[in-house]
Amino acid sequence: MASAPRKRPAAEPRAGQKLSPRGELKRTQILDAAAEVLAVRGFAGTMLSEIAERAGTQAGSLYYHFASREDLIEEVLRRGVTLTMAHVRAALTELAPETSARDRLAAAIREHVRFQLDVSAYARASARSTGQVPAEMRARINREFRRYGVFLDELIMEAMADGAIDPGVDRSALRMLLIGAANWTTEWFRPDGTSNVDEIADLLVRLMLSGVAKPKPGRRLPKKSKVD
Amino acid sequence: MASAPRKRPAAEPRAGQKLSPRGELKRTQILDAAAEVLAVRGFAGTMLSEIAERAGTQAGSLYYHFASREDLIEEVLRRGVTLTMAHVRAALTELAPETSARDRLAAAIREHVRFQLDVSAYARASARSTGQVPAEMRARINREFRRYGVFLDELIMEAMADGAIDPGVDRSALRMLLIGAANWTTEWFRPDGTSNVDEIADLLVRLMLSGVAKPKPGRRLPKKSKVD
DNA sequence: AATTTATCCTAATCAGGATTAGGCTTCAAT
DNA sequence: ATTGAAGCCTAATCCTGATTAGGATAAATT
Repeated sequence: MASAPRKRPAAEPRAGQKLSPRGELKRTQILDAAAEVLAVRGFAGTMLSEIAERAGTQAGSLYYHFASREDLIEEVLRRGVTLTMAHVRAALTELAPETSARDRLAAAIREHVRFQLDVSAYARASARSTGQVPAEMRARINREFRRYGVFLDELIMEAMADGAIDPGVDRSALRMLLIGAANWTTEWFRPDGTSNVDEIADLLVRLMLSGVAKPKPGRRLPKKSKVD
Repeated sequence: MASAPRKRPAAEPRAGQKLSPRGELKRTQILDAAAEVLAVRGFAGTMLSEIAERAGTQAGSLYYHFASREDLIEEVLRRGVTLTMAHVRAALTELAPETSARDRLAAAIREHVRFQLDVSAYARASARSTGQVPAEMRARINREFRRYGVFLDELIMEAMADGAIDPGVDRSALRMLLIGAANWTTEWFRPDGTSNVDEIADLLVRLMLSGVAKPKPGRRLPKKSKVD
């Protein structure tokens, strides 16, 4: 009986450096493939067979790297949030240190949208699929979300303290509306030339900060994005 | 062989008045139940068994009223859009005829959010589930969406013509960001006392029209909602 | 009352996709 | 050149949930 105890518990690569000793490569390919499928099909429509195909392997083989479909998906979604936060954070550190709270918030919004639309299938995946996920997984992922929420909340608070945002508004609602508008872009954005990422990002920034009321002649509007 | 040709093609009640001759009632109960399940579970998680349970019937029995799971769901989602548009439209007709374009748009936004959050599970269902639906169904539902989009677009155009909105902004992107923020509320809104519908609605209106910049002393902000 | 028709139920059947079993290949180290 | 773990494949198996078959039951009609 009992053949070899094959199949590791599908643990993530330790925090350490033991990155791709061989098959970690495929593991990554699988994650990437899953992110793309999730971004397009949503949690429901995502089939292991399609992920496997894109990763150049077989549905059954996925189980060597992940304990279950849910595990795989969870990791993708979690990464989506983590990566987004990391990206935005990194972008902010590159700003001149004297950058105003208002401009920092603006940059954050822009980078969030950009990252999602232009760069990362993981980000798109979690924007689109997180809502459809079973309760327990949802709860676990929410931890990451909350972390990102706190991060944004701080930016908003600083902008308030700085006089850029009316301190009277409900920070939480504001943040959620913002995130909503941003995440929803994945539903309608056309990667072909029809839509323009920067335009969308800038518009969202403008909505948050000055609104789209017809500009009073004297008042400067936030201009074209230029972060790096 | 061939027993009776039972089972109607699950047609909708004709345009006429033949409304609930008996079982149209249950049909409605089923739709209502489906709307609630969809609003919470999303397209993927929605099981006929749960719908049936809520409607006080059996999964198999649903097929007397609908040709398939997809048909049922499609009708719910379609209704979500239709009803929302109808509600918003109705609210606008009740405004004083001299109401400004700006205020009309504001009212529309408020009523959209309100209807979705406070009133209609159908609206919530289509806000949450439309994104996850198979391509063909999607295409059919999109027709309704486009109709609503045009409707909103007109409001925005009028507000532009009226000088309330900067004519320079991309109407389409603006509308999508708006709809996104609104629809996404279904992901985070807490029906318990934690969240406040009116506050959210007003905040979104404000975002669209004046932004959340700290108010210049002289400038009036849109005030508490009061449509009817 | 008898017959028809509309509604609905129960217990299968079916289908499709996740999961698992067990074995085959590398390849690095001995 | 062997050997053993790592990495992967194929072909079942399993499960779940949609769908269907074949009646009940109830209301309406004659």
